[in-house]
Amino acid sequence: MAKIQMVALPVIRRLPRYYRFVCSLMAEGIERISSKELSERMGLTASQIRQDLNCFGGFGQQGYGYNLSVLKEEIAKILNLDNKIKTVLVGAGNIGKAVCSRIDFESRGFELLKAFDKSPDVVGKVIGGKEVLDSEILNQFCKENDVKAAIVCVPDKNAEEVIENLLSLGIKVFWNYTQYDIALAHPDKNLAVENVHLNDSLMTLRYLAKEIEE
Amino acid sequence: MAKIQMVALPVIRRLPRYYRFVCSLMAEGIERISSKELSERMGLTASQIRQDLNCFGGFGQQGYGYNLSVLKEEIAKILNLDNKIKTVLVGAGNIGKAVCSRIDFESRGFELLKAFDKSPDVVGKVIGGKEVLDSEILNQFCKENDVKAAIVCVPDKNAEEVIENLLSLGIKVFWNYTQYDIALAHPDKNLAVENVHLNDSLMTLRYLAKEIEE
DNA sequence: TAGATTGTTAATCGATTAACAATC
DNA sequence: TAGATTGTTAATCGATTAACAATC
Repeated sequence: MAKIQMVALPVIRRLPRYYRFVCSLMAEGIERISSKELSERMGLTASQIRQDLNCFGGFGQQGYGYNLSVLKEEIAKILNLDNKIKTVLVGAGNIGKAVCSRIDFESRGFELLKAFDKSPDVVGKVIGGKEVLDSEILNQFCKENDVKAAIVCVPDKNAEEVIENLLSLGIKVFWNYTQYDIALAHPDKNLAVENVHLNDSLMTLRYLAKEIEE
Repeated sequence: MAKIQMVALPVIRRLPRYYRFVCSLMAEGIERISSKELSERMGLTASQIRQDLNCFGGFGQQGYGYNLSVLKEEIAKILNLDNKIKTVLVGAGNIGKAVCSRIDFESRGFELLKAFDKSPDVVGKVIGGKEVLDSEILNQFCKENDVKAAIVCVPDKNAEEVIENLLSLGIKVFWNYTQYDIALAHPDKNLAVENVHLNDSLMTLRYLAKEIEE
């Protein structure tokens, strides 16, 4: 499948935010918007909005602006939100539970099938509407159900082992809450990884807080 | 307090990762490292490492490299990790609980005092070693204890109200798990905000996953 | 048609990488 | 001293912003 042109990651990372604003404008009953007005509401430049959207084609109309329902549909198409990826969550501790119950996977293009944990304390329980199964049967489950993505919420000390096992099952899509650097460990493999580094975020905040102290 | 020179945010965001690698190398018993070797281990260029570190002064030594314990100390000093900010967590639902129990605030420059929630189901409980108090007494508590930072884990529908209240208490440092855009709502105020947009991260992953599908 | 606003190219700005003199 | 490696300047690369012709 030939890519016409690789779109830069900073552009991609802005798409979910565009999508959020578009949805909320539609909820307000607004039908169309100009890049200028959207830029003011979002706190960025009109030029950037037009550049970003034009990476994927011309969704707007000169003299009119952007139709919001077209825009919403187009962004959903770019992100592929309607095509659900079969997913498991590994590690049903505090973070795993929170992710399970708070995130609406369906509307983001993922189908969360089951959670897995090795602790007898949580196996058998239901978190966020998903059954927690024993890690013992994770491999079998993934093979039988053609699982394509994993959310990894295990403690850091188990991260490498768990992730390497998932890789051996052919899983290439990772929402990684651990500090194990999957892409760094496998530069050769073609993987899709999003790391959620909460600790790094908090440390960055500590720096920013220092800056506003007088 | 005159800033010699404003350091770019991308540099700051790399510091926690440097810190992590430095700590882990020290745990391996390594004492010094060259920018070249560190660059290979971290998957970036030696040039970038030297540039980044030199924003804050010369921690290295020609012909020798960087002493890891010096480096660790210097990064901790830059991030101000030893100076703990008094902090409250608001919203003791799933995410709040997970954050409370998983994050080591002390080692990241924060002192988490208490959690707050308005639901009688959780008020009085202890999460991650922190007592959950009734939101009714939040304002009083913040004033009495000179609270400087808040972790906001309330549902999106309550986000604006909760955050505006925290702002009115003089809180300027936010670790924000909601979708309310604090900086956008208060462009005039000098705030330190780190947003944790889990939904955006997941949608970005959906795009990246599309790219590796054949 | 005239006014508005996009799509797109060109200019600017900032961040990363390369190069090398300084120096341990 | 010679070798290694930093600190720092210059070159490159990429991302953002500005400008404007195209066009609805």
